[in-house]
Amino acid sequence: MTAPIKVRFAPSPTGTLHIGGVRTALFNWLFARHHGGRFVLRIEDTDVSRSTEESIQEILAALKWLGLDWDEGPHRQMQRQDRYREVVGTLLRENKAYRCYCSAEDLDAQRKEAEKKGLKPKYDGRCRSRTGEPPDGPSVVRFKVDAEGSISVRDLLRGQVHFDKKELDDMILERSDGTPTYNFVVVVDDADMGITHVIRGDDHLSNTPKQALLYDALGFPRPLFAHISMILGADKARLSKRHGATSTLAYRDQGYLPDALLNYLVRLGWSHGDQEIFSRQEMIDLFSLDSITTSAAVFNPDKLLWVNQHYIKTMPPVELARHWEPLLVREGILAEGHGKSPEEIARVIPHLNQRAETLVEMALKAKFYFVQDVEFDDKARAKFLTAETRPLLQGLESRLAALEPFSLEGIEAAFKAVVEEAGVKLGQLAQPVRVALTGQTASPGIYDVVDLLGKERTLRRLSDAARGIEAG
RNA sequence: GUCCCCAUCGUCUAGCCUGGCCCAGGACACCGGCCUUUCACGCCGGCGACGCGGGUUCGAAUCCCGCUGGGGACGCCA
Repeated sequence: MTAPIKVRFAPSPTGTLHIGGVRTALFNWLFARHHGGRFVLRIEDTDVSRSTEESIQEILAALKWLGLDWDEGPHRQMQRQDRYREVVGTLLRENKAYRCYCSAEDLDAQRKEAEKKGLKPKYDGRCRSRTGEPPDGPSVVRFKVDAEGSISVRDLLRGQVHFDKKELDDMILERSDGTPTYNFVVVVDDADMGITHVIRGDDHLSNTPKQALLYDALGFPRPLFAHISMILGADKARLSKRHGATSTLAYRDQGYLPDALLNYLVRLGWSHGDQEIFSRQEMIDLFSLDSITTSAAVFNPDKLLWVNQHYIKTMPPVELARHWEPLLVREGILAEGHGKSPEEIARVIPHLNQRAETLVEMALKAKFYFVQDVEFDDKARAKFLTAETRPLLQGLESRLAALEPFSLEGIEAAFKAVVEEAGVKLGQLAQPVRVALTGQTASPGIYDVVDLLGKERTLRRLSDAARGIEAG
């Protein structure tokens, strides 16, 4: 029996949840689920000026859409201020922290000065040894870090990592407005909440020694750390808005399936032999920190598309219809309150799911089926609905009019008969009919289109097309 | 600049820990071909990588060192 595992995902609500964050959440979630542990959601909202309620809601919505469910939280740090003050008080009393009266401007100047001299831009600790009456004016609380010796932290993926303490400086624990800072609250919270494993982005690796020192000073046991590599854009730069839509919900709106996004993301930095496709359960069963790579990964939209296509192809139609419906409505293909059941919507899916990489693309291709009147592509009409093809269209129309019952076999036979009679190839009939029925040159199999549309709509579109040719 | 991390096809990766089975395997993309009523799907084939230099060893993608390159951190952001 392994010790109970507890992990957390701790986003800051200062913007949308992007896919790098989602992967971090996913790895934590998988780790928890694999080990039967707990997954905690914590909102790191100590940057009061930049945190927004809107971001929080967006993050929750994104996690819900993805099905990354949490067992505890969401905790909000701004609701735990009393606790942070208490800990700061302890540190101050124990002389492990001190008040610093340097202004932000002073600090800025000091940093610039250091940089000019080619030194590491860090606080020089001048208030640490200040004596006498505390000056008036705002102050921050800093954590005392001895410059002597080194500190090493153990990373589950990289082994021991050593840092020279002189690289560190006396970090701020509490701002002049009384709010706590990240490096401090993360330690207090992870300790208070009993977090056993901290799985987070690589960008936090150099924060870890500072936090480790805090754990030690507070007498808290350190959790186990695993720093996963970052996701980069095609230009190898850190992923940002410049690389297109990075907001998670934007992927939903662009027609990606949650399973697909997760499947794509899990393969960025984690692998199980040559396997590319993983169901949620497989991910959970197979996930392990041992098979994570430590090098950064470039986000590849083409591969995401391929994974998405795979899920569109294989997901049961009725289930797919549930994800598809909102997009059909948004695209104006189905009216709001259309009253169609998932089953009805799902009827076209078997004919389209081999032909679309996203749900949006599939919606556009389903227009002919859902919309009342055909929308013609001008070039297609000019090329295929001509005086030469009109008799073919009419020939098919009369054959189909007489067809009873209106079966797939009968439809096919009608096409064959017209083709034979006119002495043309099937394609010479199928293309004009395709344009007449769908307005496009590309569609599902022509027999399927006729079958999907049904007798009445097929005949009407055929005769409308023939009439259109006359008029033109 | 200083410190830290990383380094296999264009991209994601397997292999590396426990050297030989690897003149390096899979996937995406790309290029051919087949299938075909269109578009797709599918199938078959092709292109394509161990960053460089030293070492250790009978033997190195695998171990060690250096270099180079990329990323990250150095905030009263997280």
